[in-house]
Amino acid sequence: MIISDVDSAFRALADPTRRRILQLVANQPLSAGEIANHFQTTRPAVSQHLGVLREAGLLSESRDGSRRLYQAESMAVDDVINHLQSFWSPRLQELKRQAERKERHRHAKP
Amino acid sequence: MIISDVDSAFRALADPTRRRILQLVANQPLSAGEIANHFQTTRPAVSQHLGVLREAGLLSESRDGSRRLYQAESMAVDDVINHLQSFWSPRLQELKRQAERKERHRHAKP
DNA sequence: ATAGGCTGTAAGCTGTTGCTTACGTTAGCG
DNA sequence: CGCTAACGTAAGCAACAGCTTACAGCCTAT
Repeated sequence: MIISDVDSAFRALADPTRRRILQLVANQPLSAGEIANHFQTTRPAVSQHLGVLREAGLLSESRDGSRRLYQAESMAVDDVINHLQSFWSPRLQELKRQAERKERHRHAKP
Repeated sequence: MIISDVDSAFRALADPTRRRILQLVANQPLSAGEIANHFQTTRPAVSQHLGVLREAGLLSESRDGSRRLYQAESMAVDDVINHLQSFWSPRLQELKRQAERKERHRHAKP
């Protein structure tokens, strides 16, 4: 588990702007200014979003001179997806068990 | 796509209490009071959480006399997981493409 | 009909979020 | 050394989220 805590990661992903940012820097690192150019809001607002994503462990930061490059922490996003799946999988296992039980009943008394 | 809109579903899942509620009613329907008994907060607070989950399409409501039974809308949760995966999969595809390109280069000039 | 559960809902409060404007800071360049 | 570009950060504000208390609406049983 890379992400610091699940709640902050979920909250970070709950914002559509932040999800778009994450998509932007999924394949290549981008500077804060380049990221901000993709949005209508001001640069400080984007910078704050970057802070939230970084705080949640979904983003890694590196420096290139006076610029700061951001890139998605892909394994962290995978962690969130995996957590959501394992959070939900007991429900599927239970469904499967119920189906099997019903199947056995059908065989027991036809 | 069952869920009304992705944003509301994400925001609904961002709250840990609501995720626990969703787990509680994943396998069997429960009344609002039974659900509230699992938490320290007051019953109205839980009722509001139920409203958020229902609004997001993650919960279905049925009536049993004076009680109201809630149950997770399993396909809606699956939708969210699938959306997250397809939202993130382009990144994986790109990684794969880069790996293949690198592989071809390795073959081209050894 | 009326009494009593079981519940949603309104009102009000507090903490948080997301935005903007203004300012501080660091790197690179003349 | 200044000067500029590229940033983060503080301050302030409107909107919202989540909680509690108080109240109103059903349904059932008597």
